[in-house]
Amino acid sequence: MRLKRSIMCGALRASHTGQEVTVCGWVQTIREIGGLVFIDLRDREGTVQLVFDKEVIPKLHEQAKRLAREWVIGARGKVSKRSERQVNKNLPTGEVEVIVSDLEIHNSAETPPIEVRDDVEANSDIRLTYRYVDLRRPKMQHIFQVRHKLAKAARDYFDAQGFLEIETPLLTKPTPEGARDFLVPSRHYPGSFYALPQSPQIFKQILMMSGFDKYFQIARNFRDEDKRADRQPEHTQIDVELSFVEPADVQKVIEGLIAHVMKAVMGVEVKLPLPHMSYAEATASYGIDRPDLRFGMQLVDLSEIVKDCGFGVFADTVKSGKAVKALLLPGGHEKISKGQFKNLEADAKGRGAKGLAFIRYTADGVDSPIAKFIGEAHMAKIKEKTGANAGDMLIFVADHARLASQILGAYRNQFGAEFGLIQKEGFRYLWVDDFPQFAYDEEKNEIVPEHHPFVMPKNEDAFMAFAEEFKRNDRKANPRIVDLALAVTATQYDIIVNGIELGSGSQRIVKPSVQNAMFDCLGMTREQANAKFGFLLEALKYGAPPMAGIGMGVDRWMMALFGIDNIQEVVVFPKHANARGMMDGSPSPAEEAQLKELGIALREEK
RNA sequence: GGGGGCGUAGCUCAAUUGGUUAGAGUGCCGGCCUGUCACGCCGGAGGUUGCGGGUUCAAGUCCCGUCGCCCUCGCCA
Repeated sequence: MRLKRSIMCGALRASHTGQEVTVCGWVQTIREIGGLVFIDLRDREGTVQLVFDKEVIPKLHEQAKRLAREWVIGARGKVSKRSERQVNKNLPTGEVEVIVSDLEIHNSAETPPIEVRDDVEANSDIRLTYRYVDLRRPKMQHIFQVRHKLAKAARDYFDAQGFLEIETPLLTKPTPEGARDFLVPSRHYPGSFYALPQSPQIFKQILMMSGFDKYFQIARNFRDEDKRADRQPEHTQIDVELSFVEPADVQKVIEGLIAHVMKAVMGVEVKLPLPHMSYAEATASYGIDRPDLRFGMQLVDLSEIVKDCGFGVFADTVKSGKAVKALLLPGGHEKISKGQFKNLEADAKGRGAKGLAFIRYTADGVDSPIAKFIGEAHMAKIKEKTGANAGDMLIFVADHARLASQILGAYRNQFGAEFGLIQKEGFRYLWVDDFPQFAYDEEKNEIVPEHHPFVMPKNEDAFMAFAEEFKRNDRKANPRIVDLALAVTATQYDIIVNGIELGSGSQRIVKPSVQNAMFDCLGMTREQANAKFGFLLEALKYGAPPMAGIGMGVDRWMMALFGIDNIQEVVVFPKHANARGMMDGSPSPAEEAQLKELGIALREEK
């Protein structure tokens, strides 16, 4: 390399005027005007205009004419202040230009399949295949610069708080998160497999038992589950664990982290402490355990009002212990056409509801097929309770409270996005806590876990009572047992921002007796538990401190910071919907010799 | 595995609801231009309409199959 870079293209300002500089980068555009050639040269900090004048150095001008987009060059020259008329106000470097006196061409480039411009959005398949071109776009460069800042800010913060960054293994035993594992075959032990960690959960707990006291790690987690807009088979977590603490202590640390990161990365002040909401309130009022607080439209429970109204469907639903819930969409009468409502209803049925009911509030009254059954007195109460006005639309689901809330919660989010009801500016962080420890699966008639098996119940006594009863009844669910199980609250807490679940943590079980009781409740025999987590149970015997922690999803945090709804935008080399790496073509078949070494024979596809 | 959307020039999209030779913008190639900066002007090349089959006098358009990408349910922090 003949020309050594002295400054970044995007860094040049009027203050550099007169200096001799060397810049390197990719050719963004070429503009040839008679005997002048202008080239915008781009690096990660921005672009600057290079000038080649035929009358000054004819040979250079000739060379410059032959350049093309995305060629990689170095250029040496004098920084010249542009005249008043020539300033480009759209560019940070627009007050100056480099009058080139020497040029080095590092590489030519074929015309790229996509243009390197922020205002050209190509399809995701081509963007992922030619990711290195896509990533040159200023928008993408910015995202990953911010991602770096986020990680740096987090490290600075934890360091200042006395945390140690400690790496845990990637080749491990399966972890208890419940998702499908990625397996890595062992050469030394044919037939045995490592699992890539779904999280460093067990290892960080053992680090606490090892006396490290405050741990964090920016860790990659792997889950072999189908992709979604906010999921990748591998994602990054800021993983945290502390000894001798309770949930409130962890939350305080994380609130400090959020405030620090938001300030350092976004220049945003976050007011502390963050608000809390119970799981029960979140699901009842927002129909989801990660409420987006950037807009209102809470769900309303009308069960009390309609339980004795004349509309049989509503009244009977309430009498059978279920609920009638409603969502008020302001201006919904105009916004939701008859056809759209039919689609909604079909969707609701797909989610398990019997149907949807509605009341449209018009200028002269109501438009609703159920109004005549409900009766005027009850209609008035509904209007009062929901605060409906002319032009609004009320949508009802009558079903299990949970299902009704779920469906209306989904519509709340859908309407919020579709009708621009969401306040785009700002970040609404909150904690959701008091999650149930268990759920009841009606179909299987089973008590099922809501979390991984190391989450400490909030009310240990209630848990142990349930565990005893459960064991005595030979681990069969019956109404009494179900009630006992559902009464157990977990120490689980989630941190939410703008409807995105950023992180999740809990107090950990550290008493062997409680841990064993938990395995019992999850239908895991002592042998099974030992086979899977024996090393953790063994470690618990030798002195485990009280501990709690959390894992914060870096990718999702990035999505929230940018208001991006696709995780692929914030991951440099993401996998596509069926987990293929489109650029490298992974996964790919293994060599026969490799398989043989691993003791693996492939089964014929049927 | 189920459901939905999309697939037309390198890229982003049109194409009268089945009707002439599939268009536009941008990019690309060539030419002109000494203050452009999304430069401008002139000219040009570029198409197996994802692929395969079918219906029809006629298919980008309708039908069947298949492949690919995105979303979603199941699954999963």
